Amino acid sequence: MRIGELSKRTGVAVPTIKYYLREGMLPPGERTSPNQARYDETHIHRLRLVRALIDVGGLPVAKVKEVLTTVDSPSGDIEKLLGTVQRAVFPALPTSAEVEMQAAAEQEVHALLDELGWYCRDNHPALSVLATVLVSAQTLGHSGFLDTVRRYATISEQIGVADLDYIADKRGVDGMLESVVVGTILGDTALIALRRLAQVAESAKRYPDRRRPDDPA
Amino acid sequence: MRIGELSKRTGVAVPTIKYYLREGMLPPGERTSPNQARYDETHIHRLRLVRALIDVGGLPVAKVKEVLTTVDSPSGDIEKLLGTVQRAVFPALPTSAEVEMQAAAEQEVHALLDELGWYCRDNHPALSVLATVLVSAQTLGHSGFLDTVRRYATISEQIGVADLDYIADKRGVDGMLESVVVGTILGDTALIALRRLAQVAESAKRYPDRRRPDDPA
DNA sequence: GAATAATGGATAGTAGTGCTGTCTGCTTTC
DNA sequence: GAAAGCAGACAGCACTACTATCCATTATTC
Repeated sequence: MRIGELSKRTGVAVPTIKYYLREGMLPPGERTSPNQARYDETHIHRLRLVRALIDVGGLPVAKVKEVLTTVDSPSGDIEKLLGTVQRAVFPALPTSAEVEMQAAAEQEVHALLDELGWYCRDNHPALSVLATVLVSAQTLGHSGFLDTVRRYATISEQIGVADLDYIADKRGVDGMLESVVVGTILGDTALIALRRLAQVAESAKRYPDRRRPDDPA
Repeated sequence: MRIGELSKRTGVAVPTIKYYLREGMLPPGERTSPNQARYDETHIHRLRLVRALIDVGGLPVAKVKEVLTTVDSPSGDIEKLLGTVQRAVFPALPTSAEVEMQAAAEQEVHALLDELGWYCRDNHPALSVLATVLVSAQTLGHSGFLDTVRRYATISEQIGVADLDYIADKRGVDGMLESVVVGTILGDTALIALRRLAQVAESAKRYPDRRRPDDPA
């Protein structure tokens, strides 16, 4: 098919497709003449993947590029891909200004991981992100938030199991690679949405009559 | 204190503070003369909150404004605040192009909520976001993702409980209001970070020798 | 009390992101 | 052979989140 049909079938404007081609997020079509190209179903799929990562996952274009480059690499190393995808979603850690607090918080995170028996490389970005969150909460006077994070951690264990199950189910390396991407990026959005719904449901359960918690009358 | 000290103590540049004042995210200081103002600890706190929402929570300035407006309103209605905060983090649902698939997915989400016995207003944004995620996964050929979402849902129930516990612990309406904000926004980031760490840990547990899943030799 | 620095307020400018529009010279289709 | 579509290059644009400059005051310091 030509670019017009690609556009119609995906709902992505032609100039946008050209932009993605320029950026290398979409492989070039097969040439039929010096200035004509033909696209196929793989382009449709890729385009949908790009849109999903941008629209649903909220990734910036640069991160999408990064992730797709890794997906396209011939390596079947799940851990490497997992690492790249994981790196892609953290917005270049803002590492809080207070270096001491940050270091202390990272110690706390390490301790938490040890408690749980979680293996983790020292420099995983999620580690410092989590530490930064704790520092933020602390400087805002919400030091009790650490306890909630502890509860989150034990709950997250189940999420990790579900995630790895989802990946392991797939046949073939290609399918697995994409499952890592889809599961991780779309999974984030799904989880956050479910958290919202769970909060509302739990809130309704606790305070049935639109009353606020400290007004039990 | 004057604006320079406010800047020094928070690490936020003076022009940025002025910008936040203009935008109404930071209340004006107390006037000491027609063109001088004095700031206090509440300004420091507010400024830290703003930076936390932007840097750690990843909220755009407009959303921060929305959230803070609600926090500042005298209403003690937790559900209303919860709603506003929840709305703030979803980037104006991109509602997938395929209207039919979207509707079908929303039906599935409704069914899931019924199964779980979750109360939810029909128009909660998280509902359509979740449906959009499912449509995306489906059009990418990952229809099996629905099962993972089901697992996420039961897990999310525990998250909701932890979240409401965190809020209920607070004394006074003001504290509760801020706890909703901090818990929800920083909580999102914390959860995602923990999910990453859990994935790595689970991956390491399953595939100890850096081998990929389909290569058990 | 004069020089220097900082402040509030207004306005303009800037860097980055994610497209979108326009043009030219082909190619395809009718 | 006329109209439409296409590839590729490049310019432009809307939006976001600041940042810089200016000016008339006010504060501080010597």
